[in-house]
Formats: sequence, structure tokens, C-alpha cells
Amino acid sequence: MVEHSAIAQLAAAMSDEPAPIYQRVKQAIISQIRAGSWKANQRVPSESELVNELGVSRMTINRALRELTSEGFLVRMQGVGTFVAEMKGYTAMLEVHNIADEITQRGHQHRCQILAIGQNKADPEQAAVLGLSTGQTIFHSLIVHYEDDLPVQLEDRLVNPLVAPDYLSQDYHQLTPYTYLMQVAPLTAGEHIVEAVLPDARQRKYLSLDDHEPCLLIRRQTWSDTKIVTYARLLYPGSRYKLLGRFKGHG
Amino acid sequence: MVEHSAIAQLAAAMSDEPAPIYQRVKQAIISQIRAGSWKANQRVPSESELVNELGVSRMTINRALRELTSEGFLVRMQGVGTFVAEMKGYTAMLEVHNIADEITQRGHQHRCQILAIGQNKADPEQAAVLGLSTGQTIFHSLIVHYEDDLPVQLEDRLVNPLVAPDYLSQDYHQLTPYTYLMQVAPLTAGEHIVEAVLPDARQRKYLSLDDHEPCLLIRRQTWSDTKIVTYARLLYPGSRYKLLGRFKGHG
DNA sequence: CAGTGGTCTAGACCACGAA
DNA sequence: TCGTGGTCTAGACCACTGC
Repeated sequence: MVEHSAIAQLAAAMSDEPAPIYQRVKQAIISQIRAGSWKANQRVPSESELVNELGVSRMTINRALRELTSEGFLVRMQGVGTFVAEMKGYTAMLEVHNIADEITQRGHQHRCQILAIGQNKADPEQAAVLGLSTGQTIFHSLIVHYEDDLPVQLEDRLVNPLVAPDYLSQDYHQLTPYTYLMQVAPLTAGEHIVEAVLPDARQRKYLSLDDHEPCLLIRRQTWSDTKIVTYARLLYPGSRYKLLGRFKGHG
Repeated sequence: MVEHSAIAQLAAAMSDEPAPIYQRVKQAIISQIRAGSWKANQRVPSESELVNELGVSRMTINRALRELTSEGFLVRMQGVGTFVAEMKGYTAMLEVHNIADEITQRGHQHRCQILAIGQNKADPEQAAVLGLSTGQTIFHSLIVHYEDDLPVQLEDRLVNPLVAPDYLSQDYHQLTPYTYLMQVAPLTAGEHIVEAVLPDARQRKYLSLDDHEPCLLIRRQTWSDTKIVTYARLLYPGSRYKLLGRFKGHG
């Protein structure tokens, strides 16, 4: 049971603008949380209480609470109740796009140089990142991406040949490895790590960098279904590339 | 109207595992899209068709389609129909957490050293990033965050005194500036830029870094409502800090 | 106009957790 | 046992779109 005041406050917070009921219920609850009237871990009125007090059917209340739960405002436990979720600080997001799209979207020209492409027997480290066994054949490619004649990314990629058997016979001047892999094996999940590193001599040469110029390194593993499709090491000159992200708080 | 085969395929794809009906409908539709049977922009059977052919109530079908829409698989237009969404490549996300939480979650101890805190008249650049006028009073702080005696973040922060007038009188050994600001002005939006840089001599000293050690720099601007609350420059030693992110493709 | 999705209701049965 | 949330139904009215 929740004190009467909580529901009275909520009823007062219900706007009477012409909007769907479940939306107004959601907004009213959000405003209670934002204003601090309902604090983290505090219990929220039960569905049946809300039904009685707001005079709305349970399916409508349920939809409002369910959506707020999936949006991270509430936590629900069957048999227990509904509670205000803890704001775990924020988890802001950075979007990481396909390099070719990013460049053309900026209105610049993308072109690339293929430094190497081929196959080899996987050493233990390579096998591990692709989820294969040591000694199995794997594909690899090394490509520099240019934005209007300025190198902006060195793409060092390992590919699982079981997933993309025709990887070696594509023309990567026409489409990026990423785009090709998306076509043959739509990705279902991925993981990446962003860090700052100093490139080695060979990398500096390919990216036309001076000594001691730092780089962003993104290491990315991509799954399709249960198989690892590819492992990529994307190296960006720190002076020429930045990751940009926006985020919204709860709401 | 959608050809009969589309629905027949879907009915065949419905698993009979003991799961909620709307979940099974969702899975069946996802598998059609993944398998390529239903292609981007193709029309999906209407709610009433699915009701008739699958023998499920409309509310259940509606929930399945509505959730798939909010998950990015489908696009719906009132009066027109439901269509398979275009996969726009991926936009992967990186989560960026509060440094103190991150350290304690790893089971380590977080402590910090306050190098400077005070106020000054905003120079043009500072005014710009806080959305204020040149010469207005602003707050600033410079704090090093340690993970078990190893410095991992140099936090250089500007704060809008109109939003957080008591910023200077808090004890930042007890709670981080971020946590305090969240309390007084729940953030509604933000923007940040991640790049790789070389720290200057002063920064190297605070972070106990050798020459030429690259760092991750996150510059972050945070809004509450329409006002900019704070502008932070977070500098992380590249050798001691990495950003980790996971992402899921469509499903 | 007919067909689409968007919303809402009143009632129902169930699985779960706490007392 | 009782209250909780999780799901499902059959029917309804509405707004929007295209013909």
C-alpha cells in the first residue's frame, strides 16, 4: 500500500491536454520523479490503486508502467511491486558509424588504399578474437581510408571465413569491408574498446603522422548470431578524428 | 493486402515453446526479417490479417508490432500499413559512466585530490561553452581522481553559477562534482567529444605520466532544461583507461 | 468509402512473493 | 492466503490514408 498523498499528487500532475491517457499517466509519473517527490527505490502505487484512483482501465495503466520500465524510470517485480529506478548516473552514448558514410556525409570524398589482403593460418591470438582454433585459415585485410587525400583511418581487420567465404574476392574500392560483411552476415551484437595509443613506425607511415602524435584506437568484435564475424582494429589520428556523441537524460 | 505466403511463412516460424504469445509473434517476425524473407520497406501483414491467420487477439498482435517498432525493426503509418524498417548500418554506443562509480564497481578504492576550486570572470571561450556572457562570474574546479593511488582522471570543470550557486561550498571528497550537479540540476541532455591528445607538462605532472604518453580527452557539455550546467574536460591516461561499449544490431 | 493503425475498456487467468 | 505484476481476449471508437 502506498500513502494516499502519492496518488493525490499524481492525480494533480495529470495534465488535461488532449493526449492519450497512457501518455499523460507516463508524464505525470515522470514529473513526480523529476521533481523529487518520488525518490529512488520508493514504492509506486500498484496498478490496481492507480486504476481506482485515476479511473482508468488496468491495461492502460499497465502500458504506461511497462513503457516507463523499459525506458529505465521504474523497476517492477512480479509479486512485489513497482519502484522508482535508481538513476545510475548517466550512461551516455557515443555513436560509431561506418567511416565511408561519415566522410561522404560531411560532404567530402572517401577513397581507400588496400595495403594488404589475404589469408593465413591463425596464430593463437588471432584464433581467440575470432572464436576459432589455432591453425585454422582466416582472412585479413589492411586498408587506409582517406578523406580528401588525408588519411583518417587505418583499418586492420580479421575475418572469419566460415561466415564470409567470399571476403577476399570483393572490390573494396567500391564498398567497404564493413558494408560487405553487413550484407553477408547481418550483425546481431558487438563490443568495442576505445583507447588512446601511440602508433608504431609502420602505422605512422601509413597515416602520414609525425612522431608522438597520439591516435584513437577502436578495437571491435562483431557477432552474427553466435559466430564472431570479424575483429577490427581501427586507428585514427587524434588530430584528424574525434568521436562525437549526444545523450539525453531520463526523458 | 499481403500475399498469403507471407503469413503462412510467419505461422510456420511461430515456435511453440512456452513463452508469451506476443514474444513468439515478435520472434517469428524477426526471424523472417533476419532470414531475408521479408525485405526492407516490404509491407508486413496488417493487424487484422495477423489476428485472423494466427488466431490471436488484436491487442496481442498490436503489442508485438508496437514493440518491434520501438525496437527499430518495423515502421508503422496510420492509415497506410506496417513495413520492414531499413537497417541503417549500425550506430554503436559507448557508455560513459561516472568515474567514482566505475572505480568502486571494479572493487577498487576511489579517492580524489582537489587541486583548485574557485570562481573567476568568464573569458570569451569560457562564456561560450557555458552559454553565458563574457565577464560573468563562473565557477571552476580542477580535481584528480585516483584508483587505488594511481591517478586515472584529471577533471577540469566549469560550472554555471546560476544553476548551481552552492557549487563551491561542497565537499568533493565526499561526493563527486558530477553527483552534486546531478542532484541540483537533473541533466536533460548532453554532448561530448572523445579524442586522443598529448597532455601538456602540467597535466603530465598531475597524472604522473611520462613524456609522449597519449591520453583520452572527453569534453562534455551538459544541459538541464535549456541551460548549460557545466563544461568538463576529462583527461584519462591512455595506458590506464579504456572506454568499453557493447551494442546490439537490430535484435 | 474501406482499410489501416492508435487507443481504450472490462474482465479474466496466471505466476510469483510475502506473510 | 492475498496482493502483486504478466498476459490475454473480444469488442469498441477514433483518426488517418488512399481511392
